[in-house]
Formats: sequence, structure tokens, C-alpha cells
Amino acid sequence: MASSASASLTTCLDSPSNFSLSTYFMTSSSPSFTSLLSGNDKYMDNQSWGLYDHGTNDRNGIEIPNFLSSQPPALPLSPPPVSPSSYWAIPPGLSPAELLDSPVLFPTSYAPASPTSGTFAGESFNWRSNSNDNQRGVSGEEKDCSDFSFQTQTRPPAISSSSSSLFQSSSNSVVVEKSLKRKHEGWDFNQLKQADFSSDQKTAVKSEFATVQSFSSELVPLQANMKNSSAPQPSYSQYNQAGQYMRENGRSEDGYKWRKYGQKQVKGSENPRSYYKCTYPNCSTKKKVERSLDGHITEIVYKGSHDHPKPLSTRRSSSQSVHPSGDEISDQSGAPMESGMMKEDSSISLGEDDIDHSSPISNSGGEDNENEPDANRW
DNA sequence: GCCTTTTGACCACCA
DNA sequence: ATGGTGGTCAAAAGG
Ligand SMILES: [Zn+2]
Repeated sequence: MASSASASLTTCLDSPSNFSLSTYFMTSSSPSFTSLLSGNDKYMDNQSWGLYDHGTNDRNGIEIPNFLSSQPPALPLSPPPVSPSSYWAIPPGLSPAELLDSPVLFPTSYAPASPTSGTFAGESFNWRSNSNDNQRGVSGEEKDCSDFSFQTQTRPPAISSSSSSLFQSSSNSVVVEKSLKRKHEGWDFNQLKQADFSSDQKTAVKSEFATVQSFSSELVPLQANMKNSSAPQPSYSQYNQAGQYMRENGRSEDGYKWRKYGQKQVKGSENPRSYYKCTYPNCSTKKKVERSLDGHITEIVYKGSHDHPKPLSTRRSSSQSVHPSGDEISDQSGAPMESGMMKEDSSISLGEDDIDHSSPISNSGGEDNENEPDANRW
């Protein structure tokens, strides 16, 4: 973790190969920002800026983010009623309000180049080159893009207030990607630059409690820059999650069951990345989880969406369990939704409250949020 | 025996 | 063409 204290962003607009986009915003007091997208598969996907530090504790199987130290630990658990995974629950250190506001993009600093060209200030970070090893890394990144780097230490000094905290260390990030494109399966987007993202989508999140944003590729293209608040843009939605650990049923925090099918060490960071696949029959959703040495999740990337509700839990939720059958939401089920999945949405949902209440749909427990684009609103 | 994790090999992609 | 990288496969091991 320590390793990357500084992250640099690169924004490339022109270069064919890279670019990235992303948008971020941070919500909650803590900062989260993320970004993602990028164009190349490899390079981009890892965005590791080094800033994460979230701490998580697994004591109960839950991770608790702690960034600055200021946070009261305990969020996840406390609300049993809600379901452990309640994405929408608000952690105790944050107020909902804060969360909402967030569409903040990056602070000025962040937007270096202004998105002038249509691209946004995306950010890609380099995961590798800068951080420590520069060994080879250098070659690639800088190409055409301009990069910026900012440094964050692992722990930002004190930024906790909402506004100020723009980015900082994020604790974990979650990214979801959906893509159908080429390569084997698709985590990658290749170079899709903005324009190309056509099929891929990814959501990313980074924050202490991991927030997830989903990106839809389609939309992404230009708008990204404008993410301003709501509008047109980006369709990414955010969710929060806490880290995932398996819990009683073997489900992870997000409520689904995952089987690990691989682990790799990524080049730029020392954190190993684990690959998981949803164990539900016919569901091909996968996720990549990067954990820091101490086991805390630093980044989560989802690929695909579940076409099924969540497995039932033996017990869970008081809140959710209301509908046993519950599944409603799942996308269209069955088929791979890739093709049609989320259409739009374009909005990000962030907070908890908002969302739930407002849209019934999403709520069903919050379960399916991941897949769904619901982004209700921001 | 079932299911999950582990782990090195293998493969695809890209520079 | 070659090699580096990331992602996946699958045998083996563990629970
Ligand atoms: Zn699934």
C-alpha cells in the first residue's frame, strides 16, 4: 500500500491508445473518486492509484474502512437489519447528504486539462510506472497523453470534510466492467477510447466504503466531462459497498457467491489480484478483487451483471427478506444481458437514501443494484 | 463426495 | 516475431 503514494493521472485525449476517462466524484466525506476507464485493457484496468488506504477490518467479516482515522468503524455491521450488504446504508460517519452531493468532480486540481476536448479529464493513473517500479514501465504511459500526477499520500492529511476531500485516499475501489467485446471475456476494454466504449461498461468505485460507479460505455463518451451533476452524463451509478468477505453462507458482502478461479500479481502494485466468478448457474459475472497485503480490499472490478437475484440467505435481512421470492429486478434474466443491458441510466446513484426511497425498483433490497443500472439519481 | 481455494500453465492481446 | 501482461483453465489440495 504504501507503495504508491502518488498517483498520476494521465489524460490522454488524442492518443489513440490511451485515454481514459472517467469520472469521478466523490461522495461522502471521504473521497472517492475513481476513474476508470480506459482504453487499453491492460493498462487501464488497473488503475491503481496508490491512494487507497482504507482500512478494513475484518473482524466481523466486514471491512471497515478507515481512512483517516476519523472514522468510526462500524458501519457495516451495525445495521443488521438492513442486510449486511446494504449498499445503501449509510455508514456512520457519513451523512447522506454528503453523499449526495457528490458529483463533484474533481476539484479543480483534478481537472487538469479541462475536458476541453471532449474528453474528460479522465484519469488514468499509471499504475505502474510511477509508482515504484519504473522499470519498464515507463515506456508506455506517457505517450501522448499528458499526465498529471498528484500525490496523495496514503493518508491524506485531513481532509475529511466533504468538500475538501476530494480524492484522497480511497479505500477501496470497485470497478465494474461489462463488456462483451473481444478478448476472452471482456474485462478489458481495449482501446476504446471514449468513443469506443461501446460495449463495455465498467463501474468503478473507490472510496472507503467502496462506492461503485458504473459506467456505461455508451454514454460515456463524451459526456464524461460533463458530469457535472447530473445530467447527461455519465451513466455511472454509484453504490457503496463495503468490502467483501464471506459471511455465513459463503456469500460475500455483496450478497452473491463467488468462486475464485485465479490470482495474479499485477505489475504495478504489490497487491495480488484475485479473480472470482459468480457461482450461480449460468451466471457469468466475474469480479476482480485487489487486496492489500493485509487483506483489505483496495479495488474491486466487476464484469458483467448477474441475471439472477441473489442467493437467498439463510437469514438476512430483516429488511429485505420481505419478499422471499424476490427477484424481481434482475435484469431480464436469462440471457446475458450484455447486449442490452443497461441502457441508460445515466445517472448515478449514489446515496443511499436517495435511491432507495425513490425508486422502488432499485430497492429491492438493494440487491441487484449492481447490475442494474438503476442509477437513480444523483 | 462436493465445493472452494490454490497455483502454475496456458492463452490472448498488444507494444 | 517476440516478449510482457493480464486473464483464464484446470489439476491438486483443503475443508
Ligand atoms: Zn451471478
